[in-house]
Amino acid sequence: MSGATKASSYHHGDLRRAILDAGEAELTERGLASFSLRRVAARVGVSHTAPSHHFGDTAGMISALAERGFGRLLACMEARQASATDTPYERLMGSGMGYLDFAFANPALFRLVFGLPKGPSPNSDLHRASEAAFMHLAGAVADLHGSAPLAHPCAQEEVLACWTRVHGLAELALSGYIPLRADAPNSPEARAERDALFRRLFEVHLLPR
Amino acid sequence: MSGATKASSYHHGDLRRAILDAGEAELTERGLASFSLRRVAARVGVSHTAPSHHFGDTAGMISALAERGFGRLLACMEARQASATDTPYERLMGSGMGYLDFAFANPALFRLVFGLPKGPSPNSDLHRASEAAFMHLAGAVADLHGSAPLAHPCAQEEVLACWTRVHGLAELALSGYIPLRADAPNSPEARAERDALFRRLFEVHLLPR
DNA sequence: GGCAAATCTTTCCACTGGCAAGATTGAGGA
DNA sequence: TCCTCAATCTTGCCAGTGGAAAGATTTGCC
Repeated sequence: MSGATKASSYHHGDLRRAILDAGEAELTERGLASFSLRRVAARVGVSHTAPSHHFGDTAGMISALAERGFGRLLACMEARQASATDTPYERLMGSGMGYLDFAFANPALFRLVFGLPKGPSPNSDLHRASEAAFMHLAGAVADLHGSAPLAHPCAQEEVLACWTRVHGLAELALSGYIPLRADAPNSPEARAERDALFRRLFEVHLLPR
Repeated sequence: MSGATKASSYHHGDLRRAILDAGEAELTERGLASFSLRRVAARVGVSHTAPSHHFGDTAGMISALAERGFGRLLACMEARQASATDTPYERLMGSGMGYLDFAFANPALFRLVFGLPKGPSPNSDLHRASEAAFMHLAGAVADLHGSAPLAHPCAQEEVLACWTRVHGLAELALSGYIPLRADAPNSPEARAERDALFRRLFEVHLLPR
């Protein structure tokens, strides 16, 4: 009947997923600094070396969490983009606000995701996950001109401009350097406030000279 | 004669500074993830509990390193601003490039500095150090209009716009998501390349609709 | 039924941070 | 001059952590 729950101690059934869930919970509750494989294992109810069988070592588990994080980031961007007015610019704004949604909903995971170096190996799952999120943003920018993503180098730099702006806002806000309500960051009021700030900051244009 | 060097094992003379130097070196060599108070102490040649007397605990030492980091950040911005053409916009660009200089010269320290929450206590040295760096940037933006820093709320948001842009670029570049040469980040070529990219990204303006 | 592989546990070791108690040194007062 | 006291640093200790090695248990497959 149930496909994943087992009562016996051995062969948990879906331990990898359970460990990742527990790791994510530990991350939000205790932060990355005091992240502990042993506590994650204890949370699931397995021995402290069980995670290493699935993820190799701590770095492997962190990497798996980051891959999941990229997936959540992409989901947040898509969700917010889908509920946006159907103009290219509004869809781009929606993606950016989804980016912020993810950052504020799980600051520790956000920091973990972008704290990891991208690395040169394009074969890893982590690399693919980050690429998917990047391509979503690139597509949103390309739609502004109605062209294919990254068609000409100018468009590529527009993507970078959008990305750096929303990312910088997220990072600085999470550190407390942006005057945004930190309590209940998922409340509609907090979201509306940061959405409005994002729009304004995004459009600021300081001309040379 | 010499004011800080002592040969005896006890009473190092300037242990606090020596430990901070060693901590910074450890940070650049091994990164924040594998930062160890014991290794820092061993590097200086003192017992592993000597740092705790000066900094309380690990968090205290990290905080002291961050305070130092803000000082270095401010110095980088001032240095680059001083060597800029004497127009308000070029001076602002200079500050931004100094920001990037600092980030690329010591990525781990940069991440440590902005990874710490700002915290609500305005009395700490860390808070003052961050405020000084922020006020430098605010001044550079205010000079664009010839008004006092943060005179009107619009100016304050311009400061935030500049900050988030340069910060986002630094963060994403350090993670490897921006196509910039990662080897020899202090070379003139690498600096010129990222300076140019910073200018272009800073001025990108995507209009609504 | 039986064998091989996958999965998880137990045991052990080196390393880490912090506490408590003690040793050493320098400064200031009788 | 000597003596006390505070500041500084060390030693010894303990709980917690990650990882390696070897063993126990279960599943899948023939």
